[in-house]
Amino acid sequence: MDKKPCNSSQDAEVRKGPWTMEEDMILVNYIANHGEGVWNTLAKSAGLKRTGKSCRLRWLNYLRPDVRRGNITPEEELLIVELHAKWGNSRWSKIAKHLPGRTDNEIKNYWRTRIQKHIKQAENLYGQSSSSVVMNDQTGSSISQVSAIGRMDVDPLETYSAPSFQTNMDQAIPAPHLPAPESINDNYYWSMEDIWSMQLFGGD
DNA sequence: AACATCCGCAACCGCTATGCG
DNA sequence: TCGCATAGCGGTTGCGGATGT
Repeated sequence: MDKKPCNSSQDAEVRKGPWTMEEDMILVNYIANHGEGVWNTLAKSAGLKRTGKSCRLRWLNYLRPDVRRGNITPEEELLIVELHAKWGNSRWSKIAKHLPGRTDNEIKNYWRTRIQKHIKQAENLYGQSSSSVVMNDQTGSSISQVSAIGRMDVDPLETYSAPSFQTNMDQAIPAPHLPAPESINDNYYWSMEDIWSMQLFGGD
C-alpha cells in the first residue's frame, strides 16, 4: 500500500511510502531556514517530491523538535483514558493538546492498539459493561475503571506498558519499518539529534 | 529452523473546516 | 456570497518485527 517505496516512472512525480533520511533532512533544513508555510509550496520549494500533506504529517508527527516518541507514561495513559472518556473518538487532536509533545496520530494509535484491545478483552470477560462504562463516563472517574479493565490478569499499568523503543531525542531511534539492526541500511537508521545537528551544520 | 500469526506504528486517504480572492 | 485552495482531522491500511507453534 502506501508504504511501498515508489520506483515506477510515475513515482518521479510524487513519492509515497516511508521517508528517507535525506528527505527528512531536506524538510528539517527547509523549515529551519524558512519556517513552516503553505505546505504544497514548501514541498515544491524544498525540492521534495512529496505532497504538502505528506510533508506536514511527517513534520508534525516525527520531525518537530518538541515531539516526544514512545514510552507513554502511566500518567499520560490515564490522561488519555480520561480525556477519551470525556470526549470520545474524533477528538484526538484535542486530547493531544493536553499531552505536550504527543501527536494525535500517536495517541490514536496508542488507543487503538493498546487500550481498545483491553476494553474488548474486558467485554469478553465481563460482558458489555466495562467498555460502555468507560466510553460513556463523563465524570472523569475512569481511572478506577481502567483498573477494572486491566484486572483480567495483570496490573493495568503493566498491561499498558510502554512501547519498547526509546523516546529521547538524544537516543537513536529506528526509522519506520527499518530493517533489523544487524542489517541496518545507511538510509534507515538515524536519530533525531543526527538530523537536527546535520541541519545545523548544513543549513543554507 | 522454518513457518504462521499477531502486533505496533508510520503513512496515506477521504472528508470537513477555514481562509481568501 | 460563491468557489477554490489549503489545513487539519479521524479512520484505515499494510509493512515489518516480535512472538508463537
